[in-house]
Amino acid sequence: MKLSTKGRYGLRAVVELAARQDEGPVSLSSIAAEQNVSEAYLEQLMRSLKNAGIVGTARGKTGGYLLKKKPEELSVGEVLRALEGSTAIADCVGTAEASVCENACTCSARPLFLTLQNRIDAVLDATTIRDLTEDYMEQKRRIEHAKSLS
Amino acid sequence: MKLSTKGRYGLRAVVELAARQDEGPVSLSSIAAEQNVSEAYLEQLMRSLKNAGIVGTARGKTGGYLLKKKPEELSVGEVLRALEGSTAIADCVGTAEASVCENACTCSARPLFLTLQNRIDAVLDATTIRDLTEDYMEQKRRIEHAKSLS
DNA sequence: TAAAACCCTACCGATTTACTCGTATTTAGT
DNA sequence: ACTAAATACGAGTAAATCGGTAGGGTTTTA
Repeated sequence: MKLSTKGRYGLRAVVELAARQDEGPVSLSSIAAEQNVSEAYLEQLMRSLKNAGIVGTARGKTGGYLLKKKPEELSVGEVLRALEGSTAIADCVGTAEASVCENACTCSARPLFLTLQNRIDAVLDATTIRDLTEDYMEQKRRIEHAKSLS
Repeated sequence: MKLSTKGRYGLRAVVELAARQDEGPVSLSSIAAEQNVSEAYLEQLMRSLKNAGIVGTARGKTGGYLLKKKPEELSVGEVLRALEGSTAIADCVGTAEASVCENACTCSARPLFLTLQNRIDAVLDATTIRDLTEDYMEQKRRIEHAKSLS
């Protein structure tokens, strides 16, 4: 049931973009440095986000990435689905009709999976990037404050 | 975020044991046949369940497995944790203190992961094996009924 | 026009998944 | 006592996935 690094890194990158929204395009290298992640790997994740229409890009010398949606209108679920492909806990409760297992109609666990999936999606779709960003910036401020005291 | 076959197969096996509780020890082969799963593989899963104290075993010729707990007192969460090791969505919100990532205190996603994990566990711990078993037997009856009509 | 960005595809080592196999042990019935 | 049927246990393994790297582009703009 674990989230992969794609989900974790990508989500944090989106939050960082949200936190730096008024800077104009944010370069890959600066995000990678802040998050302590390989630039080449993060670039792949940003591409997924771009293809999903979540981030936009500005090319050229002073280019970079920027959020295409308002943080308060972008749900965590949307971001994770773009990064991981799906948030489904089992194939038989995913959106893709293709991969329904043949035992579906007698599977004792399927009702469980369905309700579980619904609850998970409810949380993911109710939480927005703005929510995360606020927590993040709050935390950053606290750390800066603690440093200035020492 | 997907559940592995361990979780899925094992959970279904437990439900089957619950449904056949008054039969005495249920042999591995009969469970495997019903679930259409490899016997050797399922045996490993049963071992995990046994080590967790969820099922008991009777050895010898008429031996087999049986539920050690009442279905209404056995939560899905307990079963899944025995099978998968953990239901944690990320290492930093797992029970093991060991594997906390070093960025934990600045990670923008950690508050999300914590609430998400709580909600998931709430569902898993609130749902009992008895709940699943009832659905399962209901479904079985419907299928038998449909067959008898054709 | 060169530097700095984005774009794309292939590959790769390590780990995990999803099993299999062989052997040992236990026990009910004959 | 013997045997057939069942669990017990540990090792091994092929395939898939994860978590990246590498290195080639193309496009834009200071």
